[in-house]
Amino acid sequence: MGDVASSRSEQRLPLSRERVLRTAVAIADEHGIETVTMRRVGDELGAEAMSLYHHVANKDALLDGAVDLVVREINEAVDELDAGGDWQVAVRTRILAARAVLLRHRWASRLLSTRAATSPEVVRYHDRLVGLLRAGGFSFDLAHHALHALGSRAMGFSQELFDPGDGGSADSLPPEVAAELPNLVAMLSEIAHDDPASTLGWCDDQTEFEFGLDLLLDGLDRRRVATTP
Amino acid sequence: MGDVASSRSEQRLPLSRERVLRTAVAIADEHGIETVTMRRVGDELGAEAMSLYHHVANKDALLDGAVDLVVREINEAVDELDAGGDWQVAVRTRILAARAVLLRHRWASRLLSTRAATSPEVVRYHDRLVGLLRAGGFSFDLAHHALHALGSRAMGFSQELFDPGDGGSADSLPPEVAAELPNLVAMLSEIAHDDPASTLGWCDDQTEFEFGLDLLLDGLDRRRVATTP
DNA sequence: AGAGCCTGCCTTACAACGTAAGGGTGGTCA
DNA sequence: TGACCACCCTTACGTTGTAAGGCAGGCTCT
Repeated sequence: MGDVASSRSEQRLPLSRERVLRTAVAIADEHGIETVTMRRVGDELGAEAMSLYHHVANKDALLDGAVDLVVREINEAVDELDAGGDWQVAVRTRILAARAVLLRHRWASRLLSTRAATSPEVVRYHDRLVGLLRAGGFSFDLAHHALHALGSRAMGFSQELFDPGDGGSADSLPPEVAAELPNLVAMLSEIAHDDPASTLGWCDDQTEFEFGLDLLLDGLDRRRVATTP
Repeated sequence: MGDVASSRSEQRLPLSRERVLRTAVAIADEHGIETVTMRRVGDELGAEAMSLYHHVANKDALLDGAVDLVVREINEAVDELDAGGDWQVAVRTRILAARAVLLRHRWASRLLSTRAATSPEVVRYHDRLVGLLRAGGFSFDLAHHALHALGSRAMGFSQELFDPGDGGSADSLPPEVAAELPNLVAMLSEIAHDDPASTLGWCDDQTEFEFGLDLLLDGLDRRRVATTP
C-alpha cells in the first residue's frame, strides 16, 4: 500500500531460506519459541507470512531448520576442539561445548528432543562423537550403548523433571503438604540450595550436569576396560 | 435442540474435573496428544467445549491434570513394590515400574518434561525415591545429586536424540551422505539392529534404557561407598 | 412459599494461527 | 518481443483457545 520501496533499501534484500531461519532463531532467542509464528517472522523480514512458503515447506520445516541452525553452531564450536588425548576428557569437553551453545538458545533443547531426529547436523554430531569413542578404544557395540546412555546429555542438556531448589524452600510449603513429603523436606532443608542460578532445565545447574555426565563417563570407561583388556 | 435428555441417561451424569481429565487421557492414549482439543474432549463427554472451563482453568491446566493422572497411576503402581533390601534393586525396580506405566501413555513423557514440574504427584514420586536412597545409605547431598543425574530417567523414560536403527540402515543412505558419516555408518553396519522394537523415545528399547540406568546406579553406589565408609 | 442466588451447561463471537489458491511484477532467455 | 519463471502479495478459510453472557434448576434465607 503506497510503499515506494525506496525508503528502506536494506530491508529489501531478497528473502532466502537462510534469512528466514536466522530470523526465526533470533525471535526465539529474544522472545521465546512460542512467539515464533509465520506472520511474526514475515514481519521481522518486512515480508508477508505467505512469502516464507517459498523458502520453507511449512512451519514444521521452519522449526526443524531453526534447530538445525543451532546444531550447526554446535558442530562449528565442537570442530575446533582437540580430539586427541584421553577419550574421556575429549568427550567431556565436547559435550560441555555443545552445552554452552545450547545455553544461548534455550528453546532449542526442547525442540531437539521432539523433532529433528534425523537432522543431518545432529547425525553429524553423533558421528564425530562415535569417532571419539572409537579412538578411545570403544567397540562399536559399546559406543552404541554409550549414545543411548548419554541420551540428550550427549548434546549438552539434560531433562529435569522437577526442581527441588525452586518453588519450595521446604519451609514455604503448607504444613500438610510438607508432612506428605518427609524425605524431600529433609533433603531441601539440609541442602539449602543457595545458588539457584538455573541454566538448562529447572534446577539443572552446571555442577549437577557435570556430576551426571561424569557418572556416565566413568561408568562407560569401566565397561570399556572390562570388555577390551 | 430437541434433545429430550432421556435417550441416553448414562451420558448425562454430570461433568467433573476427574471425568474431564480421564477423557483427555483416553483420547491421548488412543489418538495422540495432538488430537486433544477442548471441543474434542467436550464431544466425547456429550458436552460443549466451554463447559469444560467450569472444571479446568484452561487447556494448559487440562494437560497438566492429564499428566498428573498418569503420574498418580505411576505412584499407585510403585507404592505396592517392596522398598526393602538392596537400595539399588529397589530403585531399579521402581524406575522400571514407572516406565511400564509410561509405556501405556506414551504421550505423557513429552509433556512431563515440559510442564507439571511442580505437580504434587511428581513431587511425591521423588520424595519416595529419596526415601529409598536414604535407606540405602545416601547422604542428602548425594541423593540430591542422584536425582539430577537420573533426570527424566528417574521416572522411567529417557530422551533420545536420534535413532541409529531407524531411518537409515547404513546402506540405505546416499553415498555422499554416508561418506560424511564414516563412524556411524561403520557402527550401524556392524550392529545391524535386528530388533527395532521401539518403546519410549526413538531407538530407546528396554535394553538400552536399562544399560544407561545401571550405569548410573553403579556410579551412584560407588560414590556412596566413597563418601560413607 | 416466594425471592434471590449459585451452579452447571450452553450459545455466540472473536482473535490468532497455519496455509490453500491465485494474482501481479520484474528479470531472463529464446 | 514474447514467453517463462522466480518471487512476493492479497484474499480467504478452517481450526484452535477462550471471553462474555444467557438460561435453567435447585438451594438458602426470610
